[in-house]
Formats: sequence, C-alpha cells, structure tokens
Amino acid sequence: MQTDHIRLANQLCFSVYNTSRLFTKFYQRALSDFGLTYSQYLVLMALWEEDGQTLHQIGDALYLESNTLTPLLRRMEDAGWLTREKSAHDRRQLTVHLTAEGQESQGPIQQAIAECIGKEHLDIDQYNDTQETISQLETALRTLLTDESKMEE
Amino acid sequence: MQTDHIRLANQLCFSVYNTSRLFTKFYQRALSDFGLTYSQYLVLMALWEEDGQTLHQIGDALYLESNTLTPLLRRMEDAGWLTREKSAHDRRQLTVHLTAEGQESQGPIQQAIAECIGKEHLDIDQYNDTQETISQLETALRTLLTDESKMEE
DNA sequence: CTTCAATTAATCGTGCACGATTGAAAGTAG
DNA sequence: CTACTTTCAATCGTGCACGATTAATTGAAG
Repeated sequence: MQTDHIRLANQLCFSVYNTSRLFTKFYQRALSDFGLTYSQYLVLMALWEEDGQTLHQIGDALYLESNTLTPLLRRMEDAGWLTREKSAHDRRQLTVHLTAEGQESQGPIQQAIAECIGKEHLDIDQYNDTQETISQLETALRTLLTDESKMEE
Repeated sequence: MQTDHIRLANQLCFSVYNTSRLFTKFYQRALSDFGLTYSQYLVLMALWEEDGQTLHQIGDALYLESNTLTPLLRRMEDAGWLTREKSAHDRRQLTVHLTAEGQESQGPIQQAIAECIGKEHLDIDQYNDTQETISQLETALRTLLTDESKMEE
C-alpha cells in the first residue's frame, strides 16, 4: 500500500525529529554549566580528535557548511574555546585551533556528560543495536540525497 | 566502562541529529512545491486528523509550545492554510481551523511525498523495526526529561 | 464579591540550519 | 602573463526551537 509507506515514513521521521530534540535537551543539561550548546560540543569533539582543522574539515566531520559554522565558530572564539586564523599557505581557508581552555576542558565536560547519563539512569547499553540501525538509515538518506545532486552535474 | 557509555551516547545522539536533518531535507523536496516546511506539514497532519484544535492541543501532539507555534501558525495563516481565532468559551485559548485550501491539499501533498519516497527508491519497509526502536528511545528520553521537572515541584 | 493562584497565548532574545549569493584567493589553460 | 574556472569563507534572509518572561483571562478560596 502506498499510504502505508507514507505513514511509516511519517512516523519514522517524526520519531527521529523528536528524539533529536530530546537528546539535545539531555546534553544541554550537562553542557549548560560550561555555556556550551550541543553544536558547539560537536565542534570541540572534532578538535579534540584533531586540533588545527580548517573550517572545511570540521564541516566535513559534522556535515555543516560555512553558513552555519562561520557564526558558530565566531561565538566559540568569543567564548574563549578556540582561535580562528587564515591559513598561511592558502589564505582562503580558515584554520581553527583550540585554546588551552578548550584543551583542558575535555575531561571536565565529558565527566559532566557521563554523570548526567549515570544519574539519570539512561540505560545506554540497551541502545547498542539502535546506534547501528539508525546509522544505516542515516547512510541511506545521505546517499539518496547526495546522489540526487550528482544527477544535476 | 564509563567512557564507552559516553562514546555510545555521543554516536547515538550524533546519528539521530544527522538523520533528523537528512529526513527534513528529504521531506523538503516534496513540500517545497507547496511552500511548506516540515514543521508546518506536521501542523497540517495534526489538523487533518482533527480540525479545530487549540494551539495547546496542537502543541501536545507535536511537543511544541506557544513560543514556537505562535509565529509558525501566523505564517501558516498568512499563507492561507488555516485561520486563527480566540475560542468563544475561553478567550485565553486560540482555536485553529483549516481553510478550504488546507483541507483540499491533503491529497496532493501526501501524493507528492509518496512519489518522493517511490522515485528516490527509499526502501521504507526495511525500517519497520527502526521505527519501533527509535520510538522506545524517544519514550525513554521523554520520561527521563519530564520526570526530572516533576522532581522540582 | 474579592483576592490569589493557575492557565494560556504572546513576546523577547539567542542560536542554530540552510538555500542562495558574494568576493577573495588559488588553480588552470592558452 | 591573461582569462577562465574552481574553491573557499563570509554574508544575507528565513524559519524554526526554546528558555524566560509578560499580560490577559479564568478558576478557586475565603
């Protein structure tokens, strides 16, 4: 039935939309003490993984572009988490480095999140399969949406 | 391991966040022809289900509050999808009714989404289990977050 | 009836997301 | 070297989300 397809897609999309908002609120509890948003936490994670990335590289990691990242990184620079400077070898690019504050905060921030997960009794182990399943859906949607833009070339 | 908990939570949250954005983009393809956003489509679905709901009732259905719905409904009224009027029996409340346009568009809009699902070869049946799993996670997070606010009372 | 509490939509300010465009810089071809 | 193309970050405008507050209306208690 075609209508069943729509109903399933609607329910699935709505659940994912709701869960995303709820997860963001959940993280916000731990992050608000540091004055961080979830998106800003994602940037920190990318830089903890590898410091000195360009805006473009961070965007590749988080699936975000300059229209979102430029103001976001500026706010994080103002807050003292990182520095922004034009790359020496290619002045079009922007290189982002963590400040000492940004580096040293990794432990405390992740501990705050860990406490939030523990204290709230979020049985996260239960969702090991969920992570795989949702990742597959994510991949399917991404290829579906990016293949389309390739068609136009 | 505590760090494993964080890593799983981070991956899960990031996947849900990405999937939500991708799903919104996917729906946007079908909805843009009608000048609708995904959030506005959710409001239409709630009103197709039951017309004449109050802002509060719509908010209960979509987990949104007046700070989001008031401007959203105003834009939809401006676009001709619905009408907003104060309830007769309780002038604090706002009753929302579909216009003829809003009612008649249900078929075409859902057909556009169905075509989008079909044409893009999104094998949605494959995600029957995913819907259940993500719904459980959604419920867990919601009770977790709303029980907390009850503690403060 | 009067006072106080509760409910409701609206308002305000901030921070994403994102489609679209711009301008600068770098790369490429002739 | 010059002209053209590509690749960047930045900018612009719109529409959510959402914490916090406000003002109007209703309900409840005395």
